[in-house]
Amino acid sequence: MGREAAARPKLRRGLWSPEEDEKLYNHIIRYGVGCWSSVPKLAGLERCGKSCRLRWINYLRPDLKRGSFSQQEEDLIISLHKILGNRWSQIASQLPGRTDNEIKNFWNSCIKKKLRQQGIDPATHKPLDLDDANTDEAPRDESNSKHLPAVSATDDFAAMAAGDDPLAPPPHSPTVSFDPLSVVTNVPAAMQGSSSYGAAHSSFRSDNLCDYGGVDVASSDAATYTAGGGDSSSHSNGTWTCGSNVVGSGEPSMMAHLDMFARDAYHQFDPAKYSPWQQHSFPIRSMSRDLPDSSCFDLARSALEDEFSVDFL
DNA sequence: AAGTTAGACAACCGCCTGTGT
DNA sequence: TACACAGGCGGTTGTCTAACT
Repeated sequence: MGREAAARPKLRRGLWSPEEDEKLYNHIIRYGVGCWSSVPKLAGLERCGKSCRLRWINYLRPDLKRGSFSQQEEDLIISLHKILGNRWSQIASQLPGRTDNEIKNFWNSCIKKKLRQQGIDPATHKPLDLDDANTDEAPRDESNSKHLPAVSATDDFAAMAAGDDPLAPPPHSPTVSFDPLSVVTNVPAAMQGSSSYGAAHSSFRSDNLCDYGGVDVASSDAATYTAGGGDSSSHSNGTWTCGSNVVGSGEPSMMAHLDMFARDAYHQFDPAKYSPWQQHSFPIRSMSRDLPDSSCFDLARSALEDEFSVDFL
């Protein structure tokens, strides 16, 4: 019995602990994504490779956009679903920072219900028949998904879905939601000391604040952070605010972390040092996710990349 | 205050496909 | 060609939490 157990180590299942996240994140940051089946062993995890892959893709990836879906995203998902059916991965490919799992969950928990309330069959995108309206989920003709016309991967689904001018910039283009912990840990060295970045909604300012579209990240000893978008916010008392909502007040450990992130981001960028699992140290699971209005964190990341000739992760 | 319910999200499962041997 | 393996995908289930009774 013991030998069997040794030959086939029991794999952990269920929710990931912060320690496991740390191990996986460190491993991927250091070695990159390679053979997932070897990752658990190399990273010291008692998980299967598939589980590691899922955890990375759906949660740890630095470019993930968390927080609630915007109305624009919701409309795009509905339009794309009309064209693609339940091809969540293809839909997700048109929404940067969103995962297929996230979109799938959003569809099943929110959009379906909304469409039904509007008298639209979420499966066919056609008006509900009275009969259909009484049935919870009319079994969908799988042809919607399986017999769809082949679409080139290079086609702009977003433009197709919206019926927009194909020459117009895709709706998802440069703006991505800001995850302070993610972006801060991805500030390239080249950005340090740059004087201004107003056009791209972000800047390193002369007053030692890094301004990301309303997010001021202090680099001085004073722990002042704001996230207020247009309507600004108070920060002299060391609170995170979004609009009129205080999101970080009364969380000393959180403020300590933010202080740590901010200083390090400005003075010595080290992506391996601080990473997303540190969010687990304070109650909220992720800044952007728990903010009532994540839109105030929008950041034109591509503009930053162009400016500094770098690629964010 | 305790129990119940519903919603949101995370994770797993099984199948399919591509690739190498 | 057959087989094994890894990765990807969509469906489903499990877990947590807030709202409600």
